[in-house]
Amino acid sequence: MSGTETSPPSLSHRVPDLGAMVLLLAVARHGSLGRAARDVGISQPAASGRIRSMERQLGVALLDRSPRGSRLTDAGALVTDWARRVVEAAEAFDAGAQALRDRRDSRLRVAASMTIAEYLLPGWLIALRAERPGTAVSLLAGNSAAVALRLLAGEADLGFVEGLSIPEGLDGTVIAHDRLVVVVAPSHPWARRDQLTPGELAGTPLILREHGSGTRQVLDAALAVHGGLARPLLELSSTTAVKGAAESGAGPCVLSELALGEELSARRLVKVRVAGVRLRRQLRAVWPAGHRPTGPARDLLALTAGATHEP
Amino acid sequence: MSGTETSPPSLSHRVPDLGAMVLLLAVARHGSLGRAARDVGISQPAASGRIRSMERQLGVALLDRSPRGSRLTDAGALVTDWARRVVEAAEAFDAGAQALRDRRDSRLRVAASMTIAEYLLPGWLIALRAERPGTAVSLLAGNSAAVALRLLAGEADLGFVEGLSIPEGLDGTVIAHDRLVVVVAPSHPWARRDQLTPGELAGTPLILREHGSGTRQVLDAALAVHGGLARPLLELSSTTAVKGAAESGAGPCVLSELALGEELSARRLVKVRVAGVRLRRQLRAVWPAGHRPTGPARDLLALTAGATHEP
DNA sequence: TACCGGACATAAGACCAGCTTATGACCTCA
DNA sequence: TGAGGTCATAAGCTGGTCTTATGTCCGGTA
Repeated sequence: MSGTETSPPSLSHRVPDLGAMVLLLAVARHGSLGRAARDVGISQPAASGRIRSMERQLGVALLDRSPRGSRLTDAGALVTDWARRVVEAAEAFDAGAQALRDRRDSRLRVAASMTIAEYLLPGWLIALRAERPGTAVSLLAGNSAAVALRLLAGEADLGFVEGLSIPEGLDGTVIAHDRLVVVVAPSHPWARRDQLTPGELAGTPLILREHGSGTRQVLDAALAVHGGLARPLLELSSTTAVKGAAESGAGPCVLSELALGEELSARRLVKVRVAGVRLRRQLRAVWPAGHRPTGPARDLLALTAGATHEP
Repeated sequence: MSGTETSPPSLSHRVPDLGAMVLLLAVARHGSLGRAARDVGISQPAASGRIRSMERQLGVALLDRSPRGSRLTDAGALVTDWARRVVEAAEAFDAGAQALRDRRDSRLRVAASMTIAEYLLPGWLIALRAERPGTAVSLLAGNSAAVALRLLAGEADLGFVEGLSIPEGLDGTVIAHDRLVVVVAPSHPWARRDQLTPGELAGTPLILREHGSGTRQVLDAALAVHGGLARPLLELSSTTAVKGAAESGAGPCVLSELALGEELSARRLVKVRVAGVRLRRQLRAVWPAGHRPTGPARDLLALTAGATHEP
């Protein structure tokens, strides 16, 4: 039984697949394997076997089966909660992917900056789908200039941008705020500092996105009065690359709070406060000047307005 | 090709499986299908086919293939970011599940309250695994009293509790703060209020967890001077049930900020501020009085200390 | 007491998706 | 021009998951 292990079982082998997790959520909801099976569109024996093999795989009993139905065990409740997070992430993936696909024949064409497309838009799309099922949405991601271009060319109905100003020719409204935070690896000296002075931040080479990103624009403006931003330590092309470099100890970086989830709670990165500097930027919905959104675009706008991240 | 569709394709059919997502992340990291294949332990043709079928499924080109390697397209970068969130959730699932399984022969036995076990612990375990690979952890979830019991009986090495006080016989340290927030469905009248008075909150029947939960303890204490908590509208047994009831418009509820992720950004629930009331609670690591943690328990404690959610 | 119905488990066979190995085509660099 | 890297294609195998058909258990009810 324990001597013929061959390959290092990878994540996807240690974790039940999405279908199994969806099924588990259905069982938790309905209190019965059979009903859950019908809910997800498979037969009762299939559901039974699937949960059973999940229990075998995890080495934990998930259900208390009785002739009157099945209830979660304590461990099962915990597993179900963790599974719910995976399924929610998958739903966001799905919502985003559908918007990327639709391109043609979509009733709502959205253009959004990378940060917004990455972190916020999938959630909005899920909400939109719940309220207005059947609204086909297409998504195009790019920087502020590209978003403006699309809108003015009539190739997009609604745009989302981050940064300090509204691009020429557009009207817009602030839908949320986003805080920028300074983060370092736990081993970095700043990790033990209570807070920094703005001058220190300005004087230290940072890991940054390349020029033209919304993040950098805000940082420049905020530190202008403190001597301006030092020459960057590294200029990378994606948020992920910036995080990676900072985690491996290359130096401090500044990122949107939206981009920092797991890294903070797992303490792979730690926040450093900066005294007296408001590193905050607006996220805006935008549209061609004078053409207030109507139809599906108005629906989406109504959903996003007020989704402010910090009042 | 399009006329024999039969069953409603469920989420798990619309979304690539975990293995494919992990592979995509590897391709993004390595810039080559072949290298990514080796990284995840499959053959190059398998990787090629897998990515290709993912592209077919999503209806989007993910890679720019060249004889010098493969780079993500713009859409591919977005898809990869969304996939990363799914994989991270799966890693948290895995870390938690392993701790549930290990039970015996584990070098570190943790007892934690539900909220902490659900939202925080998996992240800590991932961090611990990164720093001290091979530390087998076992997890037992229960309320504060159960945690105390385990610790005092010598059946757990380290505990985590939420609430106002440290259980009798234990020492502890505050490792984080957690804000409680009042949330309602977007259709609720409070959703349009700028803020509430404490008296209003105290006077309104709320959806709550059953008695004895940490949340309720804090709420009681905070509103004691404002006339005390009204009789609950509903008492439910899980955080999820509370969220569900609030979303369907049953009434306002009070939840840990940790439990509210997607619901807020998708605007299925909205926060309501309460003037002048500090709905905040401490999350503490605890251990038997006089027995400061050593070994693996000390390692985990070091990781969690400072993972404060809001300074 | 006997029966009925709901719930879960088991068994046997069909089916499909993904893997592997072997090979080919293409580009770049020395 | 040949070597070494890239990705794609083809053929065959394997394993997991589904379905249908049935068995077992329990609780309520006449």
